[in-house]
Amino acid sequence: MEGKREEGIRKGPWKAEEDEVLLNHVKKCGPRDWSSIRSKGLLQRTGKSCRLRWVNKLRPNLKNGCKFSLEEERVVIELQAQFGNKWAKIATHLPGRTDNDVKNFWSSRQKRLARILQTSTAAITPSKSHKNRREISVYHDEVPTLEIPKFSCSSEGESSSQAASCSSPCIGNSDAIQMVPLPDLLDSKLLGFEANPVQQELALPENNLWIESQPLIPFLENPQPQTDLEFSSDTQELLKLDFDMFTSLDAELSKQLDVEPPFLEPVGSCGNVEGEKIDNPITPDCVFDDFPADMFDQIEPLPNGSNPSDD
DNA sequence: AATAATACCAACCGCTTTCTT
DNA sequence: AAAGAAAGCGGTTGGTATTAT
Repeated sequence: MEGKREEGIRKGPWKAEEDEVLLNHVKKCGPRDWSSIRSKGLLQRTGKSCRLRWVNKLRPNLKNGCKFSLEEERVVIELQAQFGNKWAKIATHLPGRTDNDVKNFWSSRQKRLARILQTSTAAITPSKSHKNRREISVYHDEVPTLEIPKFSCSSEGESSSQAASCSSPCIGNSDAIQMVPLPDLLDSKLLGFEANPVQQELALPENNLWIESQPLIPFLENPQPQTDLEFSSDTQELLKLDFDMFTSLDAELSKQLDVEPPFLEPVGSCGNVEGEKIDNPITPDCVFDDFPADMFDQIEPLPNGSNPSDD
């Protein structure tokens, strides 16, 4: 399989001797001229590979083999919401962490959360009664594609990540409503899902009539089931972290945008039924209670040019 | 104890951006 | 200004370790 055209190029795990050579090179020349390492015959590695090795493993002051602290996790969540998947940028705020570290951390976290949601939603039998529902069985195979209304702020043409950080979904200001797939919102505010190709396809049908084409997640179709969801304490901890971030970001955005009610009431407002106060602390599943069941009745098609997934 | 599932990590690949000539 | 090289970045893959069944 190894192409012969790249003869002499070593790949795979680095040996200690190679590291030593690389370190010596950096001592002499500094962290640059990576290509010269090979051209001088010091190592049979590409400059690219050398640079990566240095950046990710050999650089001084790296926190190798050290798990992300809670504080680091918070920073990542916040900055990811702010910048999107700009791992290098995020990593600059985390001393001793590389973009690869952040990326890997985020990726595992996404998987973990996706699995949690998946198992949770899989346990829920979707109602067949919703008029807009399509028979698409993505629930059990993919991260659920939940939509919530997204209320854009004044600026247009933002990237998805920017839009996410900019949008404060304040119910009541309905003039700029557009739909955003669950992953988009969760990505920036709660869970960090990146819409995968399948979801993107589902989320952005050709005619942009989102609601006609998107599967609705069971939460919206069946108001009860979340009471059946059970999260382990670890999971609760994990989700609470996101949720705290969500609420604090929301508060901050409300402040910045000078809008009144936060999207998420802190406590006791999870139930949408009027007069029904649930005296529960915030739980991840109560997020979904905040989506009115009839919100889909107000959906408008997106204008053709606006693709929220655009970079 | 064996196996499967999951988490974590290191490295590669392809694309984009920046620098140099 | 243009072209090529180098560096940077994000996505993906594959291997190993750990945990659950």
